[in-house]
Amino acid sequence: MSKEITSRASDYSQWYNDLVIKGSLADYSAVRGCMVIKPYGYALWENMRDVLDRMFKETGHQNAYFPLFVPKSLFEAEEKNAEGFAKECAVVTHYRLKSDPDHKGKLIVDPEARLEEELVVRPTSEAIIWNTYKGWIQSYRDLPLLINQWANVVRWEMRTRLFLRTAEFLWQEGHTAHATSQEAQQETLQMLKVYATFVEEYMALPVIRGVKSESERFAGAVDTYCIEALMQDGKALQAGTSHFLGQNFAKAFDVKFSDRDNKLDYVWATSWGVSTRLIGALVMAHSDDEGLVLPPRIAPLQVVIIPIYKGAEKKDLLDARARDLASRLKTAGVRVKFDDNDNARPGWKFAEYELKGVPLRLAMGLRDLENNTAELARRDTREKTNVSMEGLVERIVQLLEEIQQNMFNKALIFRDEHISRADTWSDFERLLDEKTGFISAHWDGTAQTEEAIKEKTKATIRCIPLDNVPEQGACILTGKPSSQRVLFARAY
RNA sequence: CGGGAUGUAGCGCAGCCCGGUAGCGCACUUCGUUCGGGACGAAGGGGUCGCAAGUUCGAAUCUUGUCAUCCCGACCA
Repeated sequence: MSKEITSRASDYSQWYNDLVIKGSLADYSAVRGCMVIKPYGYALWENMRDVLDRMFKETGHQNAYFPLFVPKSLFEAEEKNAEGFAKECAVVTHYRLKSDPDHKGKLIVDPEARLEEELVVRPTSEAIIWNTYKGWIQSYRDLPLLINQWANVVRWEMRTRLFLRTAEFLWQEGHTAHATSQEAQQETLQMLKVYATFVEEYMALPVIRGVKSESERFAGAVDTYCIEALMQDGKALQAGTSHFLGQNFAKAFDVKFSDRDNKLDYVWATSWGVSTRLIGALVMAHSDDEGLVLPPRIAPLQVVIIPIYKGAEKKDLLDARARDLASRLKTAGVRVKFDDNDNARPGWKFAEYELKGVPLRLAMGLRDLENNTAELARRDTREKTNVSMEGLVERIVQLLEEIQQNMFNKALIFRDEHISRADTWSDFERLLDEKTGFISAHWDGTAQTEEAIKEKTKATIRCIPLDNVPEQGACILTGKPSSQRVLFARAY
């Protein structure tokens, strides 16, 4: 009908775009590569943000806000980091427009108003933050410094996709300073764990925790840890990263502290972030050909109640019962909507809320009024059951949890079925093409081999899993000795 | 950034080749009948045809430029 969705089988990319646009998560904008996040999509982000923000605060972090602009001289201070981002930086060069003398009503950049020093629009905030930390840290008593910021960043991407890769996106970036290397490394792993917990328990998406190979490492980091998730098309998606920065930024920005013995040393740093890209992961991991499927814990709307009536007959009774149920659900902490919009037929509403991924739908008609029942439909399994109004609130609360669990289990089974071991190159290529997903294989540890594999297959090393067991073997490509398997996949 | 495609009412499209002042379906408004899986009838409203130049008596239609989106590639923590 009016909101037909492309099926996953016919065109996975188009299916994804259809869900994002027709599910009202986002819209294209007049700016290349930038999207508008619509209220429904933003509500989803707000729910994710609120949970994460609570988790950050529980682990001792405070929020702050740093500027959007970074003077170029600061930006280039940490060389590796600067080089890594240089190609995708937006740069502010002027601070004024003026009327175009040749075209009435048009504006031109005022050539007189060139900035003495160009400003880089932050692709990430290490530079401006470490420049600031220099003034905040003198002694070990100022450490650890545990700060997070919710912000937008800009990376001038050549090819963009809604939520997955846009020129501007929303994220949080944690930036911490510590007195010892060990403490900073603990922080790095702690935040990785926070991310894994959030993604698994709230987004119902199983992740693999691991460490990146050198070529996939964050520019300026000593170690980059990540959580990797698997999408329904068998491609991997990096869902979050946490970096141990060593003393790289402290040295670049001269951030020293006096220890207990009054000896000066550079501080140890971490940074970590997740972005609106998580919404893309959520969509691609759980949804089906009917639309979005959202996990109850972060769904903007958990239950929708749809009345079914004939004329005005007993409509008041029906409304009263629905409103009463809605109010009791709200009291129980459930995000519920009673959709008594008279413009749409029930069938239309059913399809609409399925498209939007609302976990539970409750239909109540005159029959139900007589029988003291309602029709309950699950979005995840598309099961419909007739239920009694007795104890319905408790049943719904319990069912929402069940849906959350079911979604995670389903994704977990899919993910585990898509981790394959390959011991020969032909198996490696075949599994990658035919089975897709993660391929666990030996690698000789060199960037050259990694690059060669990428060129041949488009697969990259997603991570070296943290729970890896050492195992002697031969590199899948070169046959050179290897001490452990790593996970390869084609990725977003 | 290279190759291909698209842009006409909120959405989906026709009209363009062959220039003559814009149409269809859905949605929207009003009224009535309806309502357990995307209702039906009647009467209405809504578009400087992505934007800008140019050709022409006249441009949605032809030419050039530009912007955005999609697909493929290159690129990408």
